[in-house]
Formats: sequence, structure tokens, C-alpha cells
Amino acid sequence: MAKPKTDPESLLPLTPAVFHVLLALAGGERHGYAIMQEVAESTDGQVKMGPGTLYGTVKRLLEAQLIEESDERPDPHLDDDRRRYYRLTGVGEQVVKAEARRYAEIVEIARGKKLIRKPA
Amino acid sequence: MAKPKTDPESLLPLTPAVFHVLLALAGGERHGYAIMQEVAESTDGQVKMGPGTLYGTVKRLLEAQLIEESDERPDPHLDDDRRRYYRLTGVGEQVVKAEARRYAEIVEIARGKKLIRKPA
DNA sequence: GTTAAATATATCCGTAACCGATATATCCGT
DNA sequence: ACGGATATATCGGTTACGGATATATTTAAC
Repeated sequence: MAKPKTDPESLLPLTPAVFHVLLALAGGERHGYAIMQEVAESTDGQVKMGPGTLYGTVKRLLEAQLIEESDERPDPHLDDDRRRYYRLTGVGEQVVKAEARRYAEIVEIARGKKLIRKPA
Repeated sequence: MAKPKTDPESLLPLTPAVFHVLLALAGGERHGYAIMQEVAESTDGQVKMGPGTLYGTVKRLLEAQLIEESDERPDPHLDDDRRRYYRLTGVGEQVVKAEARRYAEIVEIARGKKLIRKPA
């Protein structure tokens, strides 16, 4: 994942770390630390991303133009100068959607083999 | 994934290659080449595992005792001496189930963010 | 029956990614 | 003003991925 590609499918499958970051940003703009927290929270602590993984991943995602830094800041009294906010690009949104569909397909395969039951 | 561990959850998340191999074996005993074919087929060609990935992964899975080699052979006239058959161990089955559940949870997160629609 | 293609396993190695450790600095509650 | 949580960043060891390569056998074709 080094050069900017425009075909979303060609980037799949994503590494788990990349997918989790994109998923977190699919909920709206977030800064790095908040991404870490959201990943840990949304997976009930099953996936804990350390700073090395997070910032390395963010750097690669910026280079691949799947995310971009945002200039928008929240209300000044809620803000923190250190924060750097990121958001999905158009391509990034397509990629995370495509990967989500791929996950859903795999879940269906697992259901077909009776590894899991309930369709929800 | 080097030492044999007995707690399935502690091995998660699996790498995509590992998960696909375990998923293929969840459908019953298979030999290496058949695993490659099944992964390509079940993912509609989206995931193509080369021999380097496959046999390296199989080796690691044997060491981790998630799979084991099988002595059972099919009818002699259908057999091929070169083949080496593998099956899931008890732990392996627990691990692939746990990972399938984890995938399902992530799909639900993606649904909650409107990245995909249909609950099936 | 000889050739060719597909089958089948295996290793090597360059590239990339993970991720803990470490560093640094700021914000905020008490 | 002190300490813990917040926040970003880099370094380096370890691992895994995955294409290329090698080798041999089986099967189909001619």
C-alpha cells in the first residue's frame, strides 16, 4: 500500500490494523488517540492498537490517500492543540465499504460451515 | 504463533491467510493444493494464496497444533501419493469459530455505521 | 508411448507490517 | 504544582506475506 490507487477492490484484503482505523473514521472525523480508544472500545478490548501500529498505519493511509488530515477544529474550549484530525477520503470510504462486504461474505461462508449460527 | 496455546481467544486476531486455511479445513480434511483452490474459489478469486503463503502457513499451523496431518486416504484409485492431508484439531476448531464470531461482530459494527446494509 | 499441462509439495528471500518500548510534551483535575 | 491521562512520534526486532523458483508426479491429449 504505497502508491495511490483508484480501484478500491485492488487494495483488498486490508490488514486488520488498517481496517480498524478506517472503520473508526467511518463514524466521522477523529484524531489519532481517539482512534486507538474507539478500536479498543468497539472490539471490547479484543484488539488493542499500540501507538506504533496506529501512527505507522495512519502514515501509510495518508500516503495511500485513503485518509486526509482535516483543518476543522471543534469549539476552542473543547480543543487540544496537539490533536491532528483525520477523515476518510472518497476512495477511503469505498475501500472500507468493499472490505466490510468482503468480511460479510466470509461470515456467510463460516455460517455455511456451521461455525456460527445466528444471522445477526 | 509459535508455541501451542490452549486458550483460543488469545490467538486472535488471525492473519487472513491463517483464517482462510482454517476455514477451508472446517469443511473437512483437505490436502494443501485443494486448500489453495478452495480459498480462491470461495472468495471468487479475490484472495489468491500462492504456494509460499500456503505451505508457510500450514507449517506454522502444525507447530501451533491448530491442524494436524491425517493418515486417512481416499480410495486408492482416487488418491495421489504426493498429497498430504490435514485436518483441524480440537483447538483449531475452537479458534476458527472464535475468529468467525469476531468477524461477525465487526460486520455488525460496519452495519451500525451504514457501510453495508442487508443483514445477510 | 511420448509429450504437455495440471497437480502437488517445498524452500528462499525481499518487502512490508506489526507492535512494544521509548521519548517528549501538554492538558486537566485536585 | 503535581501526577496521571492525553497526544503524537520514531525506532527496531520479529513475523508473515507472497512471488519466484525448483522438483517430481499424475493425467490428459495426440
